[in-house]
Amino acid sequence: MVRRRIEIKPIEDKAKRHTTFTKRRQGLMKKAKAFATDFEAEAAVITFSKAGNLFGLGHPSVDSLLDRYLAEPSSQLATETAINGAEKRIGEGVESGRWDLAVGDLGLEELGEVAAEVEKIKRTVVARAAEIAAAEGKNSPGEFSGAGSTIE
Amino acid sequence: MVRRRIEIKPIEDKAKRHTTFTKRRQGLMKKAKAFATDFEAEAAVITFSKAGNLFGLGHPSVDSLLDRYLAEPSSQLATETAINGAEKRIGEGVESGRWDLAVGDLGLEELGEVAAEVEKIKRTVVARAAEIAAAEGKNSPGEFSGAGSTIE
DNA sequence: AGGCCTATATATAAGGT
DNA sequence: TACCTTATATATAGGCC
Repeated sequence: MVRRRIEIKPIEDKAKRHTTFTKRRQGLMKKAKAFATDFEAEAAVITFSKAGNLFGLGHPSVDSLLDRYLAEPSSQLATETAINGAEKRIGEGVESGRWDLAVGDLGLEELGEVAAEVEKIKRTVVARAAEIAAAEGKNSPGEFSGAGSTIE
Repeated sequence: MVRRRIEIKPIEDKAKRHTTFTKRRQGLMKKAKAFATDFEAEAAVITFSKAGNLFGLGHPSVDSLLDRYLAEPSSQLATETAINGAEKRIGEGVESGRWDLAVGDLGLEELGEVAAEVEKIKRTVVARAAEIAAAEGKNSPGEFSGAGSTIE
């Protein structure tokens, strides 16, 4: 967006590309944070570079935003690929007896594993819901807004 | 940021505030999308207004980004509030026998309820993990970057 | 890599229609 | 309400350290 009247070129390459990537990423995060603070709102940005690196910013934190997002009705129209043996997986999860372990006795790593497994089950359920929703003609746009209250 | 040399005032009010909120939100989303396309990356933005309204943008979709994020190790350092009776809730969830219902037989609304309950359990586990992590002196920054590969 | 500079492109606050 | 317009603030590409 700058210093070259024209810059129709898709990209230069290598190091320059990475420098620009970093600058723009920082700019995006900065804007998100300013947006959140200026309006007393919550905002999170997460990005994966082409190489697979993860970057994120959250105000107040990415995880708190995601927890809140996942609790919203709109999160049930997940866009993921269809999954079939949902009931099978859930049955396995219950029968394995993991969930009645006393969570209070688990360490950090173990809790992480449990959370990951529970998340897996939830994703299966959500995917099945998305499947049904898709069959009913609904679709999930890249952009959305969902009412939670009355204003803003 | 404009037309007033100074605008130290926190905010004007009412309709103007909402207009500005909308413009800036759109600007943020636009930037995120441009960022993702320019660098062949994936990016998602989610925001909750003060009133609790949800807005989001994802490229290729918010949900696909979140799924990918949740599979990352860093997602296990959630920042949520501490929760106590984790093991109790999990025990109840299992004993209620809901999870071995055949998911394939459930309708959209029922699936939503199941997903919500599973999510609740996951949040409990994650919160307990956050509690332990906090006790160990770790903290969860608003911003982060996690390696997934070698470049970018 | 990370910081500073500068010219230019974008974003955007107010106000108008 | 939503869409222009315009003046100004930010972001940022490309250099240079």
